[in-house]
Amino acid sequence: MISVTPGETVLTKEHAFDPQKTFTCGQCFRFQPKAEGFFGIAGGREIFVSGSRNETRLLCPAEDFAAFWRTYFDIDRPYEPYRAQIAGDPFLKAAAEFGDGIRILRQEPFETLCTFILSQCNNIPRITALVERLARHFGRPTPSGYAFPEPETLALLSPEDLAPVRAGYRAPYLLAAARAVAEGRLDLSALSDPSLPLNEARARLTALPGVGRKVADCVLLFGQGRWDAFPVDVWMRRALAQYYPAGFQPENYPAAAGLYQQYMFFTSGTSATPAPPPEEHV
DNA sequence: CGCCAGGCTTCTA
DNA sequence: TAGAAGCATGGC
Repeated sequence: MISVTPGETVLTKEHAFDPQKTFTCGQCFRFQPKAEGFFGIAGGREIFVSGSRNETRLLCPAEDFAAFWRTYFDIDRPYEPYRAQIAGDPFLKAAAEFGDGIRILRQEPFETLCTFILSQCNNIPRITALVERLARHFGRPTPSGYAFPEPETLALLSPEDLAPVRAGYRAPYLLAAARAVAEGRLDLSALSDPSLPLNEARARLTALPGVGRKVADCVLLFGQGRWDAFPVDVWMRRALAQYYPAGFQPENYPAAAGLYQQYMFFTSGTSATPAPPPEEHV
């Protein structure tokens, strides 16, 4: 059920939206814990999300919910059908149980591209700080913060302009991505078209400098709603090596591999399952 | 001080 | 086609 009043929208248990899990599972970087909930900015809009899996409270104008957040939180996609398919896989079943309440966000594609370019060889607190500085320096002000910058804004910057962000060697990658988007050489919105094969969507992203398979899959999953994308980072590689000695085939789950990835990643990152060995040599 | 963090590019065999 | 170094920055 969705009950909407002018300033607040309340979701109930069939939406399975756990703010804590959703905002801390590593898919996004602009929702900060604040007063028993999370404050976030996306699409130039502000929102405060609180409550729990079975009753999630969204503080925002009703028109913003209808026009933006409903899509951003992918509210109308039920998760049960995808969760019901994994009964035969013990690790996945446990991970899905533990990660119940995670919702895969549909973040803005350009912001997602930038944040995951910045994520490489980095850690979450520092990624968060980098993104925050980027917004503060180059984003449009909102009532109590800053929107993520537009590609057209970043495209005009020089590496020196970007110096205060302290993105290190990732700065030129960021500028190249902004220019590709601003100049129309890369149409991010086209990547969410389901008729575009996953490999083709990946190829368009990895054509950018500093964007490889992992970042591309993150952009497609967290920014395009492409659940066929399955990002594999160092943590996922360890978990997969430990629990799937014969290999895990995301292609077997073209409709939900990305959701399963988040369950696995969330689980491996929070030690709900035995800690993976330092590194596997396969 | 040295090592490493949610990768990627480049260079080497 | 696989493996290793180097990459800027900051935390430990």
